[in-house]
Amino acid sequence: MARPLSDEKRNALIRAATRVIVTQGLGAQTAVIAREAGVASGSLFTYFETKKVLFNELYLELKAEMASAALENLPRNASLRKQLFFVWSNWMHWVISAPDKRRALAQLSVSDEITPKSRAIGHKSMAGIAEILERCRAAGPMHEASMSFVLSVMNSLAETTMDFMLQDPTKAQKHCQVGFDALWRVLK
Amino acid sequence: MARPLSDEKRNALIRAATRVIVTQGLGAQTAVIAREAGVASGSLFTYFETKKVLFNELYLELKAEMASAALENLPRNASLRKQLFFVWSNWMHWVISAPDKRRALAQLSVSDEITPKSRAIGHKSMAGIAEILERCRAAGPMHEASMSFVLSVMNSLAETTMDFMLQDPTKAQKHCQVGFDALWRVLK
Amino acid sequence: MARPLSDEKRNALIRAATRVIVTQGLGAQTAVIAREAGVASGSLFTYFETKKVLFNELYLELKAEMASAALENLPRNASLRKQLFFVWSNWMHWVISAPDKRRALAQLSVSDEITPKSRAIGHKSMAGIAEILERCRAAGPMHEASMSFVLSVMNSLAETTMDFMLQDPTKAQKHCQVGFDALWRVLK
Amino acid sequence: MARPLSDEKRNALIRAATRVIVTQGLGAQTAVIAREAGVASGSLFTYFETKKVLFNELYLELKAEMASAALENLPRNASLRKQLFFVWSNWMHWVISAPDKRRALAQLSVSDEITPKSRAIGHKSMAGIAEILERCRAAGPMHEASMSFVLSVMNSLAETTMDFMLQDPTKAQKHCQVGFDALWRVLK
DNA sequence: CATGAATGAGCGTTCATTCAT
DNA sequence: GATGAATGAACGCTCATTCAT
Repeated sequence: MARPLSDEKRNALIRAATRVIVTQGLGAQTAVIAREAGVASGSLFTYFETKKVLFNELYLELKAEMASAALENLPRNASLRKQLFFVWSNWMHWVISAPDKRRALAQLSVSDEITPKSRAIGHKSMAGIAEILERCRAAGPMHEASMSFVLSVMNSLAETTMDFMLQDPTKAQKHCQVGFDALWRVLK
Repeated sequence: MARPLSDEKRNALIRAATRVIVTQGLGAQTAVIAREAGVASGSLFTYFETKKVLFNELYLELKAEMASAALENLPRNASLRKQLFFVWSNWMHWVISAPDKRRALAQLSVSDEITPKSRAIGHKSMAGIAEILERCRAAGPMHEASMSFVLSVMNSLAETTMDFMLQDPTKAQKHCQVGFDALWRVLK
Repeated sequence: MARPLSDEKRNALIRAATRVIVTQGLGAQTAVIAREAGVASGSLFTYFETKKVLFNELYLELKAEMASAALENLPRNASLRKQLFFVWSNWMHWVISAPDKRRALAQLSVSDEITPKSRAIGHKSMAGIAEILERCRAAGPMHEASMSFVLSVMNSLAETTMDFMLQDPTKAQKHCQVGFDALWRVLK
Repeated sequence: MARPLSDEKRNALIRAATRVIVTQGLGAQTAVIAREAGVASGSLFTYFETKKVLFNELYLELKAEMASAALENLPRNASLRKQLFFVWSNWMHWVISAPDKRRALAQLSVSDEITPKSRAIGHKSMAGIAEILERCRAAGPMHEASMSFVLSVMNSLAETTMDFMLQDPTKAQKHCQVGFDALWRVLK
C-alpha cells in the first residue's frame, strides 16, 4: 500500500465515501464521492485502483477503527466479565459517536464487493476482542463450539443491539446493557 | 380472456430470480432472469412492473415460505421449550433444504430495494413465530425488552447459525443445537 | 380496402386515434388508441395492418372530410369571389367545430409516416377547391405560377388563419375575414 | 482545466444532428448522431444533457442563423420594398445554400420536443425581420391585424416558397420572386 | 500529480406486432 | 373474429475508468 502522495486526500476520500455510502448506498457514484471529498473525479483512481478497492480499504479501516475503539484503555486486571463489558460498552459507544461509520460498515459487510481476503483481515482486527471472548466462553456452555461461531454470535448480537441503539438514542444505554446481559447468558 | 396470465410463468420468474440472485447478486440483469425462466425479456414486465417490484414480491414470498415452513406441524401441546425448538429446527431445516432461497432472501433483506412497506409485511409473516417467542421470554430476563428487540436477537442468532450450517453441512445438526441452546439461554 | 367486419369498430378506432393524437402526438401507443376505442389492443391490427396504415387512412379521411365540408352547399352561381369566400368560410368553420380533427390532421400532415402516395390522394381531395381557386387566379398575378404552388400558398394561409382562430375563438370571425382578404389579394 | 469542453466537438454534434435528422427524422438515435459527429455515444451527453436539449439548442441555432443570414448586409437606406425583398431574398438564398438546415429546422419546428420557451426565444431571433415587416404593413390592409398574425403569414408564405425552390432548383429564382410578390400584395 | 472530458459497454424498460386461446 | 398475453428488437442514458492537458 504505497502512499503515492497526500495522506490528506486519501483520507478525505475515505471519509467522503463513508458519508456518501450512508445516504446513497453502495451504488454511490465514484464521481459523487470524489466531489464530496473535494477532489477531481479522476483523482480517486490515483488513490484507489478501482471502486472495489476503495470499498475494501474503507471496510478494513472501519473494522480496525471499531476494534481499536473497543479495546481502548482496557482494564486488563479487572474480572473477565468486567473486561468483556468494557469492550462491549466501548464498542457500542463508538457506534453512537460515529453512526455514519457504523452504517457504512454495515452496508459494506453484507456487500459482495468485499473480498474473502478483506473479510479474513477484518476478522483479524477483532483478535483482541476475540481473545477476551475466548477466555469468557472457556468454561461455559459454548466451550465446544468453534471460536468463529462464538465470534459470529457475539457479532450478530452486537449488530442487533447497535441497530436498536441508533434507532432510539434515548434508550441506547438500556439496550447496551440488555444486549450485553444476553451475550453473557449465551456464554455462561 | 385470451391466454390468461399464467401462474406457471410467474412462478418460473420468481424461481429464476432466486437462482440468479444467488450467483449474480441483486445487480442481476432482468434479461438474464427472464431467460433463466424461459420467457421473453419483455414478459418479465407483464408479471412485475419493475425489477424493484419483482424483488419485493420475491422477498415477501421467501419470507412467508420460511415462516410457514417453520410453523408446519407445530405440536401445540408440547412444552414451550419443545415448541420453540421445533420451530427453530424447522426453520434451520428449511434453510438446508433450500439454500438458494436462504441466500437470495439474505441479499434481499439487506438491500435498499426492499421498501419499508414490504419489510412491515414481511415482519407480519413472522407473527406465528413471534407469538411462541413471546411466551418463551415472558418470565425470563428479556421480559422488559421490547418484543421487536427480542425478535431481532432471535433472527440474528438464527442467521448466524444458518450461515454455519450452510458452510459445513456435516456439522449442521450440531450447530442447529448449539444455536438453539444459546437462544434459550438468552431467553431463560 | 375490404371492410372485414364492423364499420363501427373501424370508425371507433379512427375517432379514437384522432383524439389520442391530439393529446399524445404521433408517438401515441396503439394500445392506448385501442383502449380509447373500446377495443382490444390486438384488434386494431385486424382493421389496420400497421400503425402507419392507420395513420395514413386517418389522414385521408380527415383530408377528405375537410374538403367536403368546405364544398358543402357551394352556391355555384355566385361570383367567383363569393364562391371562394364561401369555401374558405366553410373550411374555417369546420376547423372551429372540429378542432381535434384539425389538430390531428396538422400533426399527420407534417409527419413522415404519411406516404407520398397518401399525400397525392389527399391533394386530389382538394380538387373541388382547387378548381375554384384555379378560376380565381386565372387572370390575376399568379397566372404564371404552377397550380400546385398556388394551392400550397392557399393552404399555408389557411393553416395560419386556422391556428389563430383556434388560439383565440373570440377573434375567430375577424381572423377568418382577414385571412381571406389576404388570400384574395394574393390572387387578384 | 484538463481538456476543456471543445467548441469543435459541440459543433460537430450540432452539425451531425442536422444531417442525421434530415435522413432519419427526429427519431434519430443519439448513438448515430454521436458516431456521425465522430465522438463516443456518451460524449453527446456531456455537451447536451438530453436528446431533447440537443434538439432545442439545434432549433435555436438554426433559427438564429436563418434570421441573421436574412439580415446580412441589409441596405438600410433603400426603400421599404427593396429592404423587404432583400431580406426575403437572403432568406431564400440561405435555404438553397443549406437545404439540410432548412429541412432539419422544418422538422424541429413542428415537433413537440421543442419547448414553448425555445419557441419564444426563436421568435425573438426574427425580431429584425419583424421590424421591417412591421413598417411594410403599417399603412396597408393588414394594419389592423396583430403583428404575430402578419409574421405567421409571412412565415408560411416563406415556407411554401422554400419548399418549391428546393423541389425544383431550376425554377428557384422564379419562385423566389413569385413568393415575394404574393407577400407584397398581402401587405399592400 | 491534478483535472475533468472522453469513452463505450451495459441495462431497464417500452411498444408494435404476433399468436394462442 | 376478438382478446390480451407474449415477444424481442430497440434506445436513451449512466458511470467506472482512462487519458489528454
